[in-house]
Amino acid sequence: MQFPPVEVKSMFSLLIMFSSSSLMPSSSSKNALPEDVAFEVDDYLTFADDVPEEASFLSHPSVHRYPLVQADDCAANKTKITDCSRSKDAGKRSSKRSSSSKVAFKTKSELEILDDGYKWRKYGKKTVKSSPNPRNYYRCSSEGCQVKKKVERHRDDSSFVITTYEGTHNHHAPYPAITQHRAVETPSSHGLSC
DNA sequence: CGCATTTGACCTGCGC
DNA sequence: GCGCAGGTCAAATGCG
Repeated sequence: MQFPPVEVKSMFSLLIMFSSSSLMPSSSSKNALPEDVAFEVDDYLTFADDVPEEASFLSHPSVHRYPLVQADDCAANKTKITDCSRSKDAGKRSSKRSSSSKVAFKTKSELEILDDGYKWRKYGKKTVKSSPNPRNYYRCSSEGCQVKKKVERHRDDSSFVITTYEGTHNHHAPYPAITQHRAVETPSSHGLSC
């Protein structure tokens, strides 16, 4: 499929690009994922809550979608069911404080921190049982913005970074992030008001 | 000096 | 009730 030459405004833009059902690649365009995308969306792409299930970007050979119930760590790390439930409960706790959507994906990158156009403040680091690599916790440093993200390296292949966004920005990205790449929609058009 | 990061302590919920 | 694990807090530290 042909991506219109629209600048990516933020990491969320790219996520939405992949998640938009209107952009679901046709069968004739399975290898059309642009090579100049700044990061590689690989076999880890999950959506939850308000993101429709059919929205996942499925067709590129390097993209594999996990079932929605297999959110973040559980799918990526093949943890036990009990760990999954614990994970979800942790999410519940979190959502009590701020009802939020979650978007998790895996990128291949040397850098843990991808420039998504927002300013993040690190507030925690934790070694988790499901992975030998520590998990880093970030919070959007914009005043009043409750968006959080978790970043950790993949258990089996540390060249991959697993990022989980939680929540919705209540402001625009302070600066453009991934430029020269292609997207068609901004998160705000999907209720992700960034 | 101000701000971001680090890191150990603490909190919360679940399973046993 | 206790221990475990994930998530968060906040004092200490580092850096520009």
